[in-house]
Amino acid sequence: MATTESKTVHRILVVDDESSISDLISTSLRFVGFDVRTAATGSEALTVAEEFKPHAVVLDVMLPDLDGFEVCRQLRSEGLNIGVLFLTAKDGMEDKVAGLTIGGDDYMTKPFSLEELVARLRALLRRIGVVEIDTDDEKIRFADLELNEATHEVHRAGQLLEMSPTEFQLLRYLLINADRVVSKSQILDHVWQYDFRGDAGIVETYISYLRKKIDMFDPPLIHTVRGVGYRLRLPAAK
Amino acid sequence: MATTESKTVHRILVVDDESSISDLISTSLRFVGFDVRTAATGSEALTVAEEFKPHAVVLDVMLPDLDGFEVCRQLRSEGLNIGVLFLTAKDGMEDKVAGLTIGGDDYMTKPFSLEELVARLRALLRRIGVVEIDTDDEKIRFADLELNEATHEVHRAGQLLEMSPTEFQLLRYLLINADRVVSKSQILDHVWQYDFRGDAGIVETYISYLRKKIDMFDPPLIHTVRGVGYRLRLPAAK
DNA sequence: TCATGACCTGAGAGAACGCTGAGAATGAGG
DNA sequence: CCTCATTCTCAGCGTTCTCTCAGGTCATGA
Repeated sequence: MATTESKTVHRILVVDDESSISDLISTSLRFVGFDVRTAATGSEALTVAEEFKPHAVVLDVMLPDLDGFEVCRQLRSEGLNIGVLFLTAKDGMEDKVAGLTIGGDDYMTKPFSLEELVARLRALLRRIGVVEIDTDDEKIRFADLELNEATHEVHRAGQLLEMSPTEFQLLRYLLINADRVVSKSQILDHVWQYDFRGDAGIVETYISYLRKKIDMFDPPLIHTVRGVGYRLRLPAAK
Repeated sequence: MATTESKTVHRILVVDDESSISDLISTSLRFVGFDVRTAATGSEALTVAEEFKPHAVVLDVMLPDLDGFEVCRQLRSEGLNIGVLFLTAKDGMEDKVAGLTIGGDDYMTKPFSLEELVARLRALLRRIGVVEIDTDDEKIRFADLELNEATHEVHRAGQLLEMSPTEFQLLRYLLINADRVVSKSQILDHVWQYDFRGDAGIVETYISYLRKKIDMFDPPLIHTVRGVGYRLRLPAAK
């Protein structure tokens, strides 16, 4: 906050009883510029929220005392315009959550990728009417390639391309870092779920998929930097 | 150029229980201008950190008492904005680390080259918002030679040159030490992995590769100092 | 000038790296 | 239960890179 940015820094409350998860999330959110507080229980969440007045809450459904829904209800009953992003294990509970997330809210099942969490949280803040931060006009462009975060559509040379979720996220990560080299492990950290234990070779496979779709056109945009990683760039432009 | 840090000297805490490793690292870091402290255990690290207030921590995942992740968590829980560079053996543990290093953090598998470590540490400090030393826009320049860390590109006289990973690192090392003589063993220590046991003749080979690429132009920049080492310099300046 | 050691560089073996196709495993939807 | 989309693993293959070696050149001191 030593910055001179005139924009609002958004306050996010992260509620999870597993400290490893809440650390992971809060670190990521701080890194991308949010003001973060954490709470480990439902009642702590309510106490902190009263004073911290968060714009949004990342809320685990499973808590030792109150459950996430109850916390959500009580937060709302105070008349605050708060967005809620529920976290839930992949155990069927997700259906229940789905039914309860009305309005601008959203939910994600664990494990998720941190990149995805940040993207959803931003979308949520946008929906509930908190003025969106800076660079997000929901579209990321590079050359004749355009990725729309809101609609999840990708165009190259004006043509719509079908993308699987993972392909989409990988492409988004490359676009965010356009012109910079990103290593395979960086990609793995940002695009894959945080508990992915497989081989980094998966990145190669997905790069291959992506190339088949977006680099069927000329010029190719995805370039390999051997021994280092990948880089999105225009060939002519220097 | 003897120009440098009139700026803040960054404090780095190195945590490793093998003294040979932590000596190696701390010597290198001091050499490039950091203020370094070391710790051999997790609890020692926490104690030292409290008083030393490092900007970043180089942290072995494997420690006799607490593991690296726990140390990281406790450092963070004190609300400090600390960057962490994890060190890990190449043993599968790397996957776990990968999953946990989000935000501005990073990790490296042992063995690594010291140059790589310094480069990553600088990138990390840059990312977590500690002001970078000498106006780094991630480019290192000398004469009409330019090396870009972000894109991994090298230009001489405006022309793009292809480099293999080792060539790139060697050139980076020469550039960082531009105008100074660096010995073959210094080069070996910094550019090659620290456990490289081969012949120093490899350096000659790679200098030869480099010359073929960057000294095809005039004037030649890489000069041999017989019996001592190599030096990057302009002919005018003696 | 010669001898000597230091350095240069081409050639090549082997390893590492990256790309891709095939297919198993998983899960959603009919 | 079947089908389809998607994720992920794996192995084959071509390419590039690393490193060693050996023969040649060059600088320096006797």
